[in-house]
Amino acid sequence: MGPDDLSSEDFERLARIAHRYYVDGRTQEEIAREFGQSRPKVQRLLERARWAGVVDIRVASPPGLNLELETRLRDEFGLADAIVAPRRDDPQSQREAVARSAAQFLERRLRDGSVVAVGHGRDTAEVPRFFRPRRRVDALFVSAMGGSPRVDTPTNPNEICRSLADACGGRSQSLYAPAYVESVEVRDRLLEQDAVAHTLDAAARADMALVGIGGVNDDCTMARSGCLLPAEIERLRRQGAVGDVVGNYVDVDGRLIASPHQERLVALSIESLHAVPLVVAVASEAEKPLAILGVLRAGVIDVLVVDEGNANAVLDRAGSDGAPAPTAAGRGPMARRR
Amino acid sequence: MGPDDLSSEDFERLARIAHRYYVDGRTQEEIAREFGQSRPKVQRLLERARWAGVVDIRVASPPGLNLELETRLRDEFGLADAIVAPRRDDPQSQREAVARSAAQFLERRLRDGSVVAVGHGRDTAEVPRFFRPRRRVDALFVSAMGGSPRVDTPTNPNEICRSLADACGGRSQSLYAPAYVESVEVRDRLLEQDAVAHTLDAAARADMALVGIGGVNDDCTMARSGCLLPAEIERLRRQGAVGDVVGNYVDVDGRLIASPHQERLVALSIESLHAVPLVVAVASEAEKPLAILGVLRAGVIDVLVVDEGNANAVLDRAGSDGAPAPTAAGRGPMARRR
DNA sequence: GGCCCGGGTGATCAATTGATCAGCCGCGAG
DNA sequence: CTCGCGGCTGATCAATTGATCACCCGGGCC
Repeated sequence: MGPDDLSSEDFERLARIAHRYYVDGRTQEEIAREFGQSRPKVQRLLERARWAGVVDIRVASPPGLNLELETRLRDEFGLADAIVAPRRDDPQSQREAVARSAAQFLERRLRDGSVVAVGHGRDTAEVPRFFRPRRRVDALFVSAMGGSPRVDTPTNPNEICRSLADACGGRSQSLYAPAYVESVEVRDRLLEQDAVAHTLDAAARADMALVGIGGVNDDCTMARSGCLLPAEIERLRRQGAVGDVVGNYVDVDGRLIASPHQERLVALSIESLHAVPLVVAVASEAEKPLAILGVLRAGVIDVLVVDEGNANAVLDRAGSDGAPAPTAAGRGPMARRR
Repeated sequence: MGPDDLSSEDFERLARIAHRYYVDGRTQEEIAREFGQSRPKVQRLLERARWAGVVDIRVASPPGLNLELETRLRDEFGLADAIVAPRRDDPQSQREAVARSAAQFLERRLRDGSVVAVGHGRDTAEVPRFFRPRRRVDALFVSAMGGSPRVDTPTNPNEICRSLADACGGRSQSLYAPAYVESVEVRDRLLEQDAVAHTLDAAARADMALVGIGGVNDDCTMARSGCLLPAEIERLRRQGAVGDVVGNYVDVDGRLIASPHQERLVALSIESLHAVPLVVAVASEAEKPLAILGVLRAGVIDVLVVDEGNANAVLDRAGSDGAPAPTAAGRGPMARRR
């Protein structure tokens, strides 16, 4: 695979042509004329030169940037984008680093008129602090999930929406409902309310979503905020749940856990989330790789913003079980996919 | 000029975009969409990334290949091509290495119907030994210069033509005249001869020329072959001559030495040589840098095949005196000239 | 010998890229 | 405040590049 299993004659020719192309900047046509070959042939030779490693294209990585890891994540899970935040020592700094990356991503993507559905969670809640667009953006942030019983928890979607809107001069739209209600009946009643229905509808039509990925251990956000009882979490675990997006729990293979609690959820459904063109998920904490893996496999995420540790852990996990996963190796630099 | 005088923010963005383009193989348009920029802007950013060294494209050089040196020669002297043969220890091996390179170049360029004007010299004479085209090529090799008094010297153009023709199954056309005759009158008489005129005419119309670069020291080919007397060489030196192509002597600035001997020369004139579309010059020995420099500056050479030592020496010489010479530095990888 | 297959070839077309240019913005001078 | 200038921006077009495809050639097989 290296340049070594070429005859030295071939090697010289490839090197010569590649040098002419990449260093001297000649066109393939000029080179073809020079070497008495057809242009397509020169193209093939250049391709071969890249493949054989005669040409080496490398991109400098600023310290703390994990571009390679990002590429692997994108390839492995078919993501539109993946952003790996620089490694930090303590969990809070790590969370902030991830949030900063997510905020910068948002800044790049937001346009006047953008509608963003927003989830909950500690990671997501940090995003507004780092969200500082250059100039005013008239975007609308819509709560995609009900809140916790402890009303003004800063990890509530409503709060996050408000902070985001404040930061960019846009507007926010709250969902006046708890995340989980007592029964299906109550939920259906709630969904009939104009205010609730209207907001969920707006969220479903969003251009973009910003969501957290929740875990299932005893101090996950759902538990801490009092949305779900420890017993309910326990039950979810027993059903194979590994994590959630906006309240929708999935198992490690990305299958939705159909369970009583699911019917009591007031939030964007997995299907509705799927319909949002650009779903950005934020995940940081240490115990999350399984949750992240499950949610990724559910196929609703377009962009993952994550810390380095989780990124590696998720890739390890994905590689060991499940599908063999088409690795990106062998695809040389500049090879187009298609 | 390095990646260091960019703000780390810019650096990150450039690295991110460059990575996406060069490693992941996305198109500029996809990247533009991703980063919310116009496509031309992405193009400019990529350009900047290359310029700043964020992207590093390097081409592996097989040992003994001096692609960098070749590029400098091309740039410095406006050559269509330059080939630097691998370094060899003893002069004869060195000469052979150069000849081999020249022969390979010929093989690449020769077509059925090609007409090649051929000069003389020890370097040129080695070329046929390495000239082994894959298959028969119906080319015509025409002597571009008269021979030496010692008739069958293998360094005579006629001999070289014959060997080349033999090697590829082509034809050769001899020039039946000495390189230098006694007087202008004799030369003019000779040029009236059909055989002579016809050959010189054919040489002038050649598609390609293969010539040596001669020096002016006492054992240069012209002297050894008896074409010129030591006294004549001495006189040329005094007139500033540093070397010759097919008998036309030039000074270090590339100016033709107008001298009595010039009128007694039976060979392609500098002007006729100039008219040949592709003039390939071969030069190897150790004392030749000045000769090569002078001939290059005469502007008749399109392709130079040379050993590493002479290549370096010529570039040193050219850099120190004469024009400041536009260096290729600063031109990053993949920058198109134009 | 005739036939078929795989790999390589160059003609051709579509996609991507590079270059140009008019317009716009911000800034400093007048 | 107005003007003019330099630099940046994205629309647009031309050049280059990548992909496809029909074809050909050589080698094994029948």
